[in-house]
Amino acid sequence: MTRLQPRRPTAKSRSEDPMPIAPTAPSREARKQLTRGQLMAGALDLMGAGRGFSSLSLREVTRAAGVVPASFYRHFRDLDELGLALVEQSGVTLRHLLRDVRRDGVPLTDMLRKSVLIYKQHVESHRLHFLFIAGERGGGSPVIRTAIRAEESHFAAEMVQDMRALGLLPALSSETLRMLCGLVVTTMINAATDILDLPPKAPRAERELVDNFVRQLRLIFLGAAVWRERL
Amino acid sequence: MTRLQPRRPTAKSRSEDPMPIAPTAPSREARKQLTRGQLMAGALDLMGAGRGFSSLSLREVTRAAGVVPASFYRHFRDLDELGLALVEQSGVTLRHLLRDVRRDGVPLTDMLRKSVLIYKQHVESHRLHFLFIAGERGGGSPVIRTAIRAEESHFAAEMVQDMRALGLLPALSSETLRMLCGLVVTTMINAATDILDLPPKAPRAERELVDNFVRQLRLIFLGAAVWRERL
DNA sequence: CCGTTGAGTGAACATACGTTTACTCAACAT
DNA sequence: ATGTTGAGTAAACGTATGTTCACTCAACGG
Repeated sequence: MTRLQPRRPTAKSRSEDPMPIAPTAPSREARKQLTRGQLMAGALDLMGAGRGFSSLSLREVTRAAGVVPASFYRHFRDLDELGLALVEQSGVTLRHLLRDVRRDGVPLTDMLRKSVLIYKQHVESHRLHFLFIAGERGGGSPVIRTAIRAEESHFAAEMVQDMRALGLLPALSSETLRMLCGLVVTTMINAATDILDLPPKAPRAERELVDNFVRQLRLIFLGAAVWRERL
Repeated sequence: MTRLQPRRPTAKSRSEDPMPIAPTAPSREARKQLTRGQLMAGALDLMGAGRGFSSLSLREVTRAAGVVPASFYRHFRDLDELGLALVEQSGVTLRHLLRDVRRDGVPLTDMLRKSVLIYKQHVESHRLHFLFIAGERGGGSPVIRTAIRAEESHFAAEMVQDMRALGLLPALSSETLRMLCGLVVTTMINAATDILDLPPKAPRAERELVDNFVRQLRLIFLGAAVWRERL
């Protein structure tokens, strides 16, 4: 079964972009990337159904992707390699969070609560990626865990830069700022698990979760504000 | 293959504790608990080799326990039930930490650093339990994750009581204290993963890890100390 | 236009899996 | 002493797994 039947034996076949409408068949490379994406998406979908990545089998991933098992090897050596690709993809999603926050600018009033709500929205609209990060960052394959920690570390480093650029907490040393952001990141990712576990249509639990999260961050930044380097 | 060959067809068989030396064969129930423990230990051992719990198969768990697959069903309905037993067992280990800290008393000078070192030691001497908690608390089976979160919550609640009993941070409301302890617990468990991932014989990385952990806690408690309820 | 390339196929394999079944035989209650 | 009980066994089952192979046939490059 070919997933995308070719529209025509060969379209015009002369011009590079022959017709704006009724476009040329997708290039070979594009198709390959598409299948690759289907494999990654298939794995994420299975995890979305409450499965750990390390419990997935190659065959069910290919099944979820709508592809025969042997095709898998055209894209990845084994499941770990697929996992690493997912880490990278999730890392991009993670960095988009910072980009969005930068774009919107940080409000001066009720900064924390608003950031938390942005974050919550981000987690919900990329639930599979956050599910993957939060789920595999602690356990499973050491190689994947390590890759996720590296991605986290990268994220924290970017957050340090952003705070410097915004002139937030200028009294803190870079080292301390780094420690602060590390703490904030782990708190965020922990909250992600809570957000993803929220039962649907439970505004009460939702409010409590957000409140708790905001208060934790408030406590942390309060500590940061009174921090003295040589303690 | 019978794991514990009976010492004698039937020992004295009259007295309840017939001989202090050359003791009576273990009771039926005792043997059963022993096998059950071997199954749980087998699963933990496999996880110690860098495997996620959800990736374990029933057969390899029984293999690691030195028992035939069918025996498994005498003890657990399925692997999830075994997992829940592990959560409970790990919860006990977790509570022992508080008990030990209570027994030693909390030092007044360099309180945080000393507590961190006690914790680090505790994690290292119960590495499989902490590996299990840290590994399954985020991902894998939802039922196990939920059970772990409940255990964590219980732990945090006990920590609140202890702080009240010690008169620490008396100005904080119970709600805030609860939030504080929740934050401390997630920070602790996150640190556990780092501790367990420490390469052996790397005192440099070890010191950095401890330092970072201490500074994070210092920041948190600094924030707690200046917290005002109606902010 | 036509030969090469390589993503996706379908079949086959050896192995591992979860679960059930009838069994043994020591500990137990009587 | 004797019959019951139940933890652990050995074997068998149907199914799922990872990996390999020769294949097809559309996009590609000359």
